[in-house]
Amino acid sequence: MKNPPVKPLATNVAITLNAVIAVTDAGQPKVLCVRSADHDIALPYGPFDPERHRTFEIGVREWVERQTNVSLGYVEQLYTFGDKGREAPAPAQTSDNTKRVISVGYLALAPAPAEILADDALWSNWYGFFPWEDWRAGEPAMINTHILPGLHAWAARGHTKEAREQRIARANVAFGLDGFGWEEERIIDRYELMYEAGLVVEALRDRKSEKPELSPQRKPKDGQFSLPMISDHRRILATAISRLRGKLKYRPVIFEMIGPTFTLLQLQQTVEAIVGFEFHKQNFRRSVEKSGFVENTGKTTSETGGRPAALFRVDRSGLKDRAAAGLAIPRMRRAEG
Amino acid sequence: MKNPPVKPLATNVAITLNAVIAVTDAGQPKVLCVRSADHDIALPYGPFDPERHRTFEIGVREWVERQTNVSLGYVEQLYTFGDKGREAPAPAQTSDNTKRVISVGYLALAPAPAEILADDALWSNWYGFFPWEDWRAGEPAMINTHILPGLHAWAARGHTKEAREQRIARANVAFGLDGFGWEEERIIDRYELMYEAGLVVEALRDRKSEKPELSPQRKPKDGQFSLPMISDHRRILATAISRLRGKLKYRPVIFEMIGPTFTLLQLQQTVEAIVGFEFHKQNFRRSVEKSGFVENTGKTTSETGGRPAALFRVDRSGLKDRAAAGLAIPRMRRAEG
DNA sequence: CCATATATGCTCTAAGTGAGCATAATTGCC
DNA sequence: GGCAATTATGCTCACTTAGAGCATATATGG
Repeated sequence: MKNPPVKPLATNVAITLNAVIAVTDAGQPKVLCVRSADHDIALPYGPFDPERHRTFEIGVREWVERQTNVSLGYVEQLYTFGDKGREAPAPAQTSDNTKRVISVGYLALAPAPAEILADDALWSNWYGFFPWEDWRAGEPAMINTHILPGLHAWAARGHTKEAREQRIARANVAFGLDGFGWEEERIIDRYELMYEAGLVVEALRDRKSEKPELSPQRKPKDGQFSLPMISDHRRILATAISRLRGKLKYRPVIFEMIGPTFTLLQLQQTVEAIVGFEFHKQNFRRSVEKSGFVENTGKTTSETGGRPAALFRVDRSGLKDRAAAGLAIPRMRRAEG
Repeated sequence: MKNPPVKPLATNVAITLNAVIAVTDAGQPKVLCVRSADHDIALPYGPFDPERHRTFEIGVREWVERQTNVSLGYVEQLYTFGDKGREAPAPAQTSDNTKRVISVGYLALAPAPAEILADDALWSNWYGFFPWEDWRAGEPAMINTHILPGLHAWAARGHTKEAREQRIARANVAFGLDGFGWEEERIIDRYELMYEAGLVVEALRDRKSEKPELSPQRKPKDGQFSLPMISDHRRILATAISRLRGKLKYRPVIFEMIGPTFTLLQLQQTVEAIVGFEFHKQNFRRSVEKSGFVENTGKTTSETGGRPAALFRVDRSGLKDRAAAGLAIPRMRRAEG
């Protein structure tokens, strides 16, 4: 290998920063969204200005604070998206001189939805974009009525027997069927699978320019039951939720999303809102109290109805920067049947 | 928020792709390295050409295969690095017109070190760059002789009592002291901490242009015991190892790094090479056999010395795309004393 | 045949997890 | 005031996992 000097290749590239700003509010997980000119929904995004920002993270904080009045606490980089053909609603055969857009996604967490100044920004329940991900009230019906039939139809369209079996296997893993368990952080896999199978509108939109021969009856009707976003923003959101759901298990980031004092049920419901299913109350209490992350303030609140609940706060004594583990999140079990 | 159209900002940006190509060889973890013009060590890297490559991953595969003859199997994106001041050995006050370099890091895994065509590329044991990360033969002495004293000196230089305590706390978490356990995937935290504390030569190099007032006696002597890399490549490598060490726990990626058949001890030693410590043999066997990832071929090998060992292979039956979990990796326990 | 080395089987104990029963302390309503 | 409804909290039991170590098996090289 002739050591390749980084040739100052004439890069036709623009870097965009995308932020998924997540909070929980009244037991619902929400993300900050903005409306585009066409009233389509988008994640907040802005250009990265290499002249002004020493790091991406500084750039993200700067424009989010300037544009939305939301001050970011916890921030982490998610992923860098640069696939041609997925970045925009590209009108068919646009001039190829357009800049290639590379977007660096960031995840930010906050304890409560901040007051937003701008009038075209709003906090949206993220399950509006992924209704099949919320199992808190039981298995979402649409999985059996829409998604699985759609995936099976897609599998049947495979050209070889092997391809068809492979597709079925992927669906089983992603949706926790046939002996596999439902893994909440596979939300991105499920989304990508649905994209490939043409079950989300973005898929059709992105393909239009390339494969206009897609038959019309395959047109996904998911507008009926889930909200899309512009460009690849729903994909970025799925990546963010996936990361967050996974991270809860090994880092105590949940405390970035809850106020200074809370009851154990509030903490549990915050976690449940994120992971998308409910769990056994007493066992959750047991694991939280044992974890050492919280301490009882000695105060109680009756706001919850029923017997007053003890108020807890994050225990920053000694553990301070512990950051050593997350809360125990059980595996989801499907209801009997 | 006035929905910000992505203004085609005059981006002075070049995108570089970096690859950490990891294999295990004779019980040692190795990465593919190249030598720069100055004979410094670097990770393989190349420019991303937006005209030619639809995705980053395609770009990575393409130039790695072209330049090194190594064909990549498993590939995943790591992180995107864009901090000004860490990207290059920047001569003091270079003209600010230079392009900002953004590098997208990739991790690739292969089962064995491929024959390399280029003569300035080589497979290096990654612990040459991070000797404090290899505990297979016990705790590396340098931790107590060099690193901890250096971190404590750095902590003592904190300006406020709180800052000093915070630094101590960070060191304790990162290096598993004072009640915290050693967590192998914190390799990136340890490296970043050492960077901040000026214990790796890159730190000094990067600061030179900005803070030439750094007193000479603080100059890290780590050249004595660990190898640096150009630019921020050691940081990228640390990120890669961190990701890999963590990923082993929840995805069966280890089988990307081992041949078609293997004994259970070989499998164990492959894992140990990566995570950097040894574990209980019988328990490892038990968990692997129970995992369902492997099946006995019925054959044995005597190449291991002693009683012949059963040869196993990856079990792709049924589980096929399982990808559902990783191998059980125990926590490291420090020796008594 | 013995010493040595690796492979493999098995047991014991401690800790963790999933479920469910039982009791406690409020509020709202009669 | 007493009762029903509701949420909080304590505790037990069964079962699974994980950490350690003992014991036995099957090679190789004198």
